[in-house]
Amino acid sequence: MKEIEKRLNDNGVRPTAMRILIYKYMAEKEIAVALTDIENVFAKADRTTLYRTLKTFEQKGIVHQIDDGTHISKFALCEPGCNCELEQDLHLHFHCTNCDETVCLTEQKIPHINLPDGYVAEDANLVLKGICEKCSG
Amino acid sequence: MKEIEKRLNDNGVRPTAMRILIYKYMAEKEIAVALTDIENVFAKADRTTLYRTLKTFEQKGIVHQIDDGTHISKFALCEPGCNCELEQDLHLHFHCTNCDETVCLTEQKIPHINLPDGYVAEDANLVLKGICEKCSG
DNA sequence: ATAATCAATGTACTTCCGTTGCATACTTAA
DNA sequence: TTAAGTATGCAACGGAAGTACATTGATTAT
Repeated sequence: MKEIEKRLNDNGVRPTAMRILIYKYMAEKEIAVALTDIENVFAKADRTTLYRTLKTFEQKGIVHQIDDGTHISKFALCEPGCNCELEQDLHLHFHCTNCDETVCLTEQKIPHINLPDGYVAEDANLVLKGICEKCSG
Repeated sequence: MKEIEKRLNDNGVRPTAMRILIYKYMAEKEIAVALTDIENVFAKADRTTLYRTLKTFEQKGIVHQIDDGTHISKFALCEPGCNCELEQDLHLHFHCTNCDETVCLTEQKIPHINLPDGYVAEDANLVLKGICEKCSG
């Protein structure tokens, strides 16, 4: 688990026990997680700590926030090397309306869009909804 | 204002005074509106009525709901002829991080995306964030 | 080693939005 | 005109995000 500590350190986050656990949990899970999910898993820890851990991770470019249309913020680990604090890694997200899970499709990039004059895009968020691989099988 | 009444009737919504007012308000405003916005404008009316009016409009294909990443649902009138109760009109939305307003860019359609095997998309939501026309001028 | 300093965690509370249940007014059809 | 259905109002609930303050824990300098 030294890798996790290194990853956190490299991103300027002190590797506390709690943070390592949360990182580990997110690494094992392949889907985006909500604060509530983490709360349920780490029931003994305080909500606020978990909340702030996610915020810190986000600020330091360890996770990115996903808005999948459920009005609940979800988070997923960034790919190693992704600089989404600086420039967005514009992959898309898929939200399954059957199992209610959201996954990163890191291979599928958001295509460039021509905007009308005067509009300057700095970030993009594309969520497809439908049936995921697991549920369609 | 007979046009509004007709529009509501055609979509199976009884054109009450309140509903006509709300429709009118949304038609005049060019940006997507949140429930809170409407609440502020029609302060004497009850929140629930306004809430349910939006829900009804949405069900009947008069407005569509927009999730611009602010965690607040916004609504905008559908284009006449858009059948988004049935199949999504896949235009994109632009959220200005300066003035915090969200607009429909009905001309800009969401491009088709090739998904990995097993994924079946039924809906798509693309929100670009940045500086809008008004704020960049 | 100890004090001083800064970061991380815990406790409690607040606010905002979405939503629902039930009562009342209004409108339409029998 | 009565009955049925629809729209509105009132009240309350629940979930999620966020904040203020106290406390613990870790790090640095003396």
